[in-house]
Amino acid sequence: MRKGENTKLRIIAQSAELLNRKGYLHAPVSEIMEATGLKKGGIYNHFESKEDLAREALSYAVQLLGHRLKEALSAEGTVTEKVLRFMQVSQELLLGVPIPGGCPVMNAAVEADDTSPELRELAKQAMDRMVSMVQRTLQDGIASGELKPELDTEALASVIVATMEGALMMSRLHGNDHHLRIAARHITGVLHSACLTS
Amino acid sequence: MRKGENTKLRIIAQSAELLNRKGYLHAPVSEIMEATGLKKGGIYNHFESKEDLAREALSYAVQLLGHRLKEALSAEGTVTEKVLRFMQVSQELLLGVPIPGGCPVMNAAVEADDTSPELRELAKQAMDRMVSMVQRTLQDGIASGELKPELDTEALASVIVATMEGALMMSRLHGNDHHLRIAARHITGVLHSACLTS
Amino acid sequence: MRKGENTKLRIIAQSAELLNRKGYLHAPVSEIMEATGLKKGGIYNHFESKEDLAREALSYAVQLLGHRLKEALSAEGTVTEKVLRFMQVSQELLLGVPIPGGCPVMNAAVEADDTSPELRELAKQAMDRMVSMVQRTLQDGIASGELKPELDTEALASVIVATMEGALMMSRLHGNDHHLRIAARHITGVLHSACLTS
Amino acid sequence: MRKGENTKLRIIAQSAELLNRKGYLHAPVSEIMEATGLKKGGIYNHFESKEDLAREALSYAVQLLGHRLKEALSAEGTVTEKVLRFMQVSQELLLGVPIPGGCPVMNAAVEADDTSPELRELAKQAMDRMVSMVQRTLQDGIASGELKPELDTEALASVIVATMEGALMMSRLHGNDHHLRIAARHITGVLHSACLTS
DNA sequence: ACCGACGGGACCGCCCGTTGTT
DNA sequence: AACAACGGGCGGTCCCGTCGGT
Repeated sequence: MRKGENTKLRIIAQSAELLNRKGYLHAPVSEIMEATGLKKGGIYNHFESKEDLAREALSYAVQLLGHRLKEALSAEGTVTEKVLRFMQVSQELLLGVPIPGGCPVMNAAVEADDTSPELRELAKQAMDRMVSMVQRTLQDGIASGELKPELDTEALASVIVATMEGALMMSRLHGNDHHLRIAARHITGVLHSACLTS
Repeated sequence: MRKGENTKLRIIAQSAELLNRKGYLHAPVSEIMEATGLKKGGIYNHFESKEDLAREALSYAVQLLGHRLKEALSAEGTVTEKVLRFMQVSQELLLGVPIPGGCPVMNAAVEADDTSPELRELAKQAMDRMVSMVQRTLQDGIASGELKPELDTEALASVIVATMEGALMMSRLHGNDHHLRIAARHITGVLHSACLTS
Repeated sequence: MRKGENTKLRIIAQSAELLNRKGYLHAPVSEIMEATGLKKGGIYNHFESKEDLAREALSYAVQLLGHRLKEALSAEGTVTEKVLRFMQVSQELLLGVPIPGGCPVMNAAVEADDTSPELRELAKQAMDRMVSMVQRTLQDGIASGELKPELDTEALASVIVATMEGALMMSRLHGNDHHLRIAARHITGVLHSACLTS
Repeated sequence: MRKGENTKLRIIAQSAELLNRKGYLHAPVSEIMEATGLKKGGIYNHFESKEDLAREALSYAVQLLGHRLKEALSAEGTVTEKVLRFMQVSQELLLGVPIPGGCPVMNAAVEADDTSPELRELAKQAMDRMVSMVQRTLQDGIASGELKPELDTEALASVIVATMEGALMMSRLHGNDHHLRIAARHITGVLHSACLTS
């Protein structure tokens, strides 16, 4: 890997935190300069525009989050445990792990709503992937006999993600994990009633 | 009411839509000028700063939304029906009613996260009011014998709002009400199982 | 006249000299700030863009030059004398009167050739007006019996202007009026041979 | 010739067209990079600065034009025919031959007027050479008995070049050769009356 | 109460030229 | 000899907020 490519990745990683907190479109380049230690010339060598960097930083943040979510879903345990760990990732997000500033997908979705179609599209695809990850886990649960076969996996996956995102926003507003814990408990209950053993 | 007070309210009302779409902190004053037909001097006579106007516009938008939600909850019907109408308000929001740009509470919460404590506080209080409204309705349902007495109304109200907000964000991202409809159906099911008759 | 309108005219007048010397498109706004004593905010209140100011400054410079040329052609004397005074205006231009930096029409024509169609169009129209002014004077000379009726006034007017512009450029390059004096003498001779008395 | 020297000449030749159109001082290095296919390092290895390249490109363009003019003046025919061919070179310039963007001497003269003494000096010398070329041709005409001995060759050469340059500028402004054709006809007439046979 | 005009500054993007590396 | 990478800074434009005038 060339030296420059390394620098580009470093810019993306160091910018992602800043942009996820201050806004992918609204954070000024001057702060990106501070965060990376580079001057404008050094930054614009790797990105065509600020929005180009914003896209890459969002993709990076989404990737970070995706890895955490995939870990949560792929570890040992029942489907209920897996989804519970999935919900707990949003509690990590509340604490700034793997990236401070909350859920990058929600941030980009709200910010880019009317202004930046490209960012919006990225957020949309990331959101779809999150739902699909949960849905596949639910389908696995049906296949393994843990969940009822008649379960509407697509709908439940949508509800799980929506609840998690909404509760995360509310918890960030309050500065504690109260709403997130409630949401996790609720989803746990829903899953229990979806089990064959129930 | 003085004439000047009237103008101030007109500025707020005409700015609220713009700010809810473009961002309460990021929409430039020039666009506020266009939306109101006033010049800068005419605006700054009524507000100390742009953020002052942003706060008032957010309060106005929250108030608009609150009225719609109160209507939904206070109309005739069972608690389940009331909460269902509550969820449908977010479908109206998707269409731009009573204000375009999505839920003002979520918008302000995401945007003001790190930058503006005042806006954040406003959003927090508005969010709490939304939860309280639902919670009171649920408590009324218990009092009327419609819902089980052991129901954790505070938790369920939190889940309802979280689901609605998350699903609205996802639906706005997709440009249709798919996720919102799923969320409404889910909440309906949850309420059914919370009824004494179930 | 409002105060602002006055300021706008002052900006144009004070910028015209600068732009005619440094280039209507290439002079930086910072130098316009210095020349006018205004800050950027004060300048951009009166002009939509730098090119907008450039157009107005060019029009102003062309107007200044046009007045001098009209004076030269409208004063007393024979057609030959009038045209000779017309040629002498370019000697004034060499000295910076009425505006330093040479002929604004030529400057704009050369500078805006490929880059700015609007400036080019302005220069074109100004050039046409210059030729027309001379042509009308020649036609008057025919009408008064001073010049031969068969004279191609349009062609001679074109030649007079072309010679003047070319000689001005050459004289500016040399820093003296040598080529301009030769050109004036040449045109004088041509006019003499176009007189009925010759 | 070394390989590096070859590259340098290639840069000059490929830049000359661009610089003659966009301005010898104002064309950005990025466009020179595009025109040559080289990166900045590859260019700055051969030139100390952008203005250094500008000087060389101007010299190159002037050389190209000089060759065309010398061809026109050295071909067979009477002095009148030679000068007419000289004038026709400016009609070629109008079409972009041997270089697009008009007369490089005029371009450099107008552009470098106040800003770049070196470029101005180059243009001045080139202009003098053009006049001298014509003057020598006229002197040859006197020596051969074609032109009147009392002819002021220096003055007529100056007029010929001035008319050509001015008419070229006017023709470029209009996008056709109207003024150039008039100028050529005029000079032809002047030369006829300078012939002994007239 | 509203507007016009202006200051002072931040914004992004591009500029030219140098350095280190290959 | 060519390029990738970067610094340091200027480019035009737009920003918010103030102040005098009406």
